Amino acid sequence: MAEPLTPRARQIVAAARELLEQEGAPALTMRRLADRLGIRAPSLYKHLPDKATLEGAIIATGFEDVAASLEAALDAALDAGAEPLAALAAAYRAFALAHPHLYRLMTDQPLPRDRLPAGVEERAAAPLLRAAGSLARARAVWAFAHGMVLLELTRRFPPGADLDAAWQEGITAFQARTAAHSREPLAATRPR
Amino acid sequence: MAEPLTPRARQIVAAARELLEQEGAPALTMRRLADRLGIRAPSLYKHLPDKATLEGAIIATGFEDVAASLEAALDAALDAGAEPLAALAAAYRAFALAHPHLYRLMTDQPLPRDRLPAGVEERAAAPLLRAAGSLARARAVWAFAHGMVLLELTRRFPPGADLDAAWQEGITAFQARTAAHSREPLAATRPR
DNA sequence: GTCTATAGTGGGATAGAC
DNA sequence: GTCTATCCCACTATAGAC
Repeated sequence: MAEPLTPRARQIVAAARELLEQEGAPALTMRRLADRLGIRAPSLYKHLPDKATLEGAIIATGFEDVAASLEAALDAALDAGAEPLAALAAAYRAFALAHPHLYRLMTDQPLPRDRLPAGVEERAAAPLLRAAGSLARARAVWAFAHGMVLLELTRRFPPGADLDAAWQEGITAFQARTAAHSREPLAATRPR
Repeated sequence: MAEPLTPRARQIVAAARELLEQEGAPALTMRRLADRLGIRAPSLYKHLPDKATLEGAIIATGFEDVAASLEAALDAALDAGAEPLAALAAAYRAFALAHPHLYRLMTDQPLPRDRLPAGVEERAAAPLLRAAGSLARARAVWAFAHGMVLLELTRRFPPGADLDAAWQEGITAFQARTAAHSREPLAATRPR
């Protein structure tokens, strides 16, 4: 799954991600992408078989970025003795707000797992799984963060709503149940 | 906001919602809708000014339905002495799973508040606000439920993941913080 | 690796006759 | 209230020359 891309194809994917991030999903068309590269749309097909492959490649770069960001946040929290769950939530939120269109492309649809490099999904999930202490709790925390981020991105909360307070409320609720059994195991299993 | 619709327009909206629910958002085109009604697409414009109005009207019916469902769930839980938060979460999840395409239309975009009847948004939010006891907690619980539902609809959890366990985990986390001060006030302020 | 030309499909919406 | 005819737009993708 996910054949390696040629260098030229990687340039195209990078330009496509830029276009997506700057102008949103509807702007990500083969024509607009070609314009940005100074070529014609049909030329793209010499490098990428179709648009789905292009989107899959963009999503893959997004997963790599979010994984790196969450890993860094967890490591920093552990080093500083801070709350891991709060640190991960802050990093997750920051990523989504910094890359709203990318975040939505990554989450709006079933994951095209056959177009992603092996292991990226697991790597992105690993920090939260370690911090939450159980699979069910990690999934619940993820859902909370995903919901908060989407409601924020789609501006569903009333204007002026105190989103920080809502984040805090959720993090605290999950921390209360996580603290007891996660502190020691976390430090013990911390690989790097 | 939201001029009243003619009877014929309401029929069209009902057909549009059916089409959306059965075939998904991409199938909701003026042509497909006209087919379903046995007329030609241009005729629709005699009854509705544009597609955005149509979508707004569909969304409005969805809000009315979800509000009724949450109100019923809360009342039933209070009558039975059951956990209000768990009952609301179950009703919310059931609505989303029963109407996945409608749910996504209702939540994928900023709310077109100027196309909705006044008060529907507040009415849909009221049961959770009462059960959660505070604005911040209600928002956090809503985000959790929204995230769970979307992750479930987009099949983002690994196949075979125990979603009931994740729901339970989140509900329990929020209940622990809600129980203390919500029981009495809830019963006291219960209007009907 | 890029081009031109083009096929094929689909969309929202309007004008004006009946 | 419905129709036909039509506009104008946009998209993905292919064929084949250079």
